[in-house]
Amino acid sequence: MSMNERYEPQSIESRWQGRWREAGVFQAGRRPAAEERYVLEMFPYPSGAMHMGHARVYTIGDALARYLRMKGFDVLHPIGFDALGLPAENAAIKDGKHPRARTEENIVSFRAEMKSLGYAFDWDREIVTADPSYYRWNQWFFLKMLEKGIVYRRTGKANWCTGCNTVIANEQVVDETCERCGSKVVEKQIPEWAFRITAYAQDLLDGLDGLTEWPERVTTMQRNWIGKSEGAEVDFAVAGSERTVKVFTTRVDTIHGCTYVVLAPEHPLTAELTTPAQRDEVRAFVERMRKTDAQERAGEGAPKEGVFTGAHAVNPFTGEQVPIWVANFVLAEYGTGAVMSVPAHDQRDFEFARKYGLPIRVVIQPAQGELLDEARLETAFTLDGRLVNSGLATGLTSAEARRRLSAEAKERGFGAPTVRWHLRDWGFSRQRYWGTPIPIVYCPEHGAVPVPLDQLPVVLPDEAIITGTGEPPLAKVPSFVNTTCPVCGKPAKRETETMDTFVDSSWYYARYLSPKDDTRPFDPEMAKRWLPVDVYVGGPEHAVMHLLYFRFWNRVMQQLGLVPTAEPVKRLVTQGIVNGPDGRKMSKRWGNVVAPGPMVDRFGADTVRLFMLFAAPPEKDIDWSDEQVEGLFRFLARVWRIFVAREGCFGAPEAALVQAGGEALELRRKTHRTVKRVTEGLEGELKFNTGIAALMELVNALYAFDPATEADRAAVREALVAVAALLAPFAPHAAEELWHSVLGSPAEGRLLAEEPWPAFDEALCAADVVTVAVQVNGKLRGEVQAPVAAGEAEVRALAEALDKVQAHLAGKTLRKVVFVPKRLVNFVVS
RNA sequence: GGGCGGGUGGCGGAACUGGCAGACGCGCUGGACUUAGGAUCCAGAGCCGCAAGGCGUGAGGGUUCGAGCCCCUCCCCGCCCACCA
Repeated sequence: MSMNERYEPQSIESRWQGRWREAGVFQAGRRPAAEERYVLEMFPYPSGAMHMGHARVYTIGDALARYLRMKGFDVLHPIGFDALGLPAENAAIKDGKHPRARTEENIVSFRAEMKSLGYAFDWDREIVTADPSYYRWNQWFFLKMLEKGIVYRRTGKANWCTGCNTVIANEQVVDETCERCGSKVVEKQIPEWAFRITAYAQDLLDGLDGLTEWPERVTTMQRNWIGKSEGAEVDFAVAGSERTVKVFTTRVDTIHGCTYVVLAPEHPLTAELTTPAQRDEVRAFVERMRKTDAQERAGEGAPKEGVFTGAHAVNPFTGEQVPIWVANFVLAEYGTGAVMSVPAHDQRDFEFARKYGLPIRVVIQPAQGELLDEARLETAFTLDGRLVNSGLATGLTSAEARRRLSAEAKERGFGAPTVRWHLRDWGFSRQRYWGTPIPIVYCPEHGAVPVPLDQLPVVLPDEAIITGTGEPPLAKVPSFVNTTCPVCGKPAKRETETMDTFVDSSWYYARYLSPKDDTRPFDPEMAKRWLPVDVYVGGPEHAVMHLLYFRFWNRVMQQLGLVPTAEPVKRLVTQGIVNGPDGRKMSKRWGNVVAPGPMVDRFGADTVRLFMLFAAPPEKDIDWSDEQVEGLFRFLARVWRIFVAREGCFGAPEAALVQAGGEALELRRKTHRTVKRVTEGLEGELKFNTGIAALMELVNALYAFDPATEADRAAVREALVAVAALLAPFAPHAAEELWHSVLGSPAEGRLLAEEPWPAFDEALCAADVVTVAVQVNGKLRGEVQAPVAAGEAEVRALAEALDKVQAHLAGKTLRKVVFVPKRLVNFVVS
């Protein structure tokens, strides 16, 4: 095949995309005998057109998937669409278009763009969560989990988004505002469905230790989010009353230093305990706190404020009476809504005590150093130490005391060791239309009745009136609402709430295993082969929501006997953001949005892909740069031209390689070293950028080498074939074209995408001559070429012969010579 | 306040376990080829200096023959969490 003179991606890319598709190269399961690899990128939420962030994730995953296929694995690399959810519905409210129509349109455009970027997806496995064939299994899981008590109905305080008019999860609330729409979030008493994720808290926490291939910052965030805190609950009797105030503390060892107790303003006992004399003051304070928003009132910057209730609590360990206060810094939602204050050993309590003149008593002394003295205390001593002034516990270490005192509280019936969690159950019902209907029927006689499994799916009707206000839109669709009770057959009404979108994304990776199965969510036999996912690529913004929920869900699926392991994903790769050319987040507001489509039209998919991979390692943010992109286009064109220029080498026989010497041998070394470097960049830490840099160097070396002999030509051919093959994961279209041009008819009918990944010869990678740095007193004074095996004497002789070295050694006394084989020789003089 | 990352030329970024700092690319400069060059190929370049040489990885100190890398003190930037008892 004779090559086109110029690199014109537009003329080759769609052709190869067609060839891959026809050959079914990217179908999983084609190599049943081979070891399997599952590469997954977070599926997109098609709320608009595809953007650069998407292009980056899929390019990273695709490079890996393509590489693994060439390494001989049977690779599963699927794609689908996370189609249900609030953004699509909100957009519908804005412009009146039905969410289904909008979503379908967006999916069509996503598919086209993804195909034009040449991603090696197994399109036969595509899923769309808005299809009843998908969400019926959400309903199936709901019913299974209801049966097992993992799903339950609760009434409680919920986060109500005033913009979306629905309940949203704790994780979706950021600074009192909705993470999705930015509107204010208020608390509302509301009945809702919830997943008992807290029952898995310990297991989810323990599981993190095994996730050694996850970025530490993600596991740390999950650890914090789960927020285990071990301590004790202790009951303080209220003096002159039947009531007790239960406090939670992680520092029960300091309890003998408790000099007051503080309630949250919302604490149920606040009003009751307040003495008549204090009533007006307390009531005014509580009222004022209720009116100030939570951030302002309890944010860290807020001043600590409180009032005395007039009541006293009895420390059960000492019998001592201490005053009960109400203060803004105690949170009703955390712990028991009441704390015992130990000003000597808690900074917050210390500041409060100082402000209101409450006593401070030291009960812990540091293990080493100066003893603390109440009168001179500048700040609380919050570390562990040894107990003093603590009755029978005096002399114990903090750790011993915590164990001893909480056990004692339990024995004597006024407390117990306790564990508190930050993690809350996952309330997942939404008063919205565009979600999975919750398969429950309300019967006047039988109450909430689960829809029988064989009646699934409960299909989402098309004709809902979506207003975004008031009650759930489904409640206004009589044909949906009115049904019969599965138990008694009498008229009944359907649940009109829908499920949170995070339900859809909690198990989709498993649905890809048998996406068309209509008898079960997926085939457990396939799960045994393919799960857990080997590599999962996506944005770090999902660290505590999606990535926690799906770990929870996978555990439930394991208990149901559907998947083999507790953890869904072995290795997590979190990729950085693609910013605008100005370094700011791409946004219409800044007018710095660059869309992938037009860039593919202009430069071709290969250039766009190469840019994504070359700009920085995957986890770093990158700025879009037209100049850099053009540079990568030039690189591909330069690769193209060297192939054209060396067409004469295409037929050189491999047998001639053994005769390669001199520069030809150097080229061969460069080739093999490049294969090694690119391979290493794809294994372990993903360093596509340095791998591509290595390829660029090899191309530069090809330009610098003018072949004269048959052996020279053979060395050039070897390098050209390597360049094409190494380019395959990154710029797959150009790679195919170049590879076929070199190989000609023997490669007819074959595809580089399925060819074995090139091997390298270690012997050729190793250098025979090395450059050794020559230093005098640690300063570089020259360098010498020496055989790899050269010993100290030989290298030293070469080094001493250098003029500059002589100059610096002259007149000095040689103290010592440091010799590092293959690296340097250092003369230490004085 | 806590946790996790970072700070290297004009820019993006390289640098294995302490061993030639600045690979590769962008931008820049010069040359060749050209009617032309914003194409291409070749060459140059950390900074100061004509040179010899000196100085250089956020700041300051230390260990070492030798530090971007290790230790100490500190500054700055990003992300996440945050009166969590």
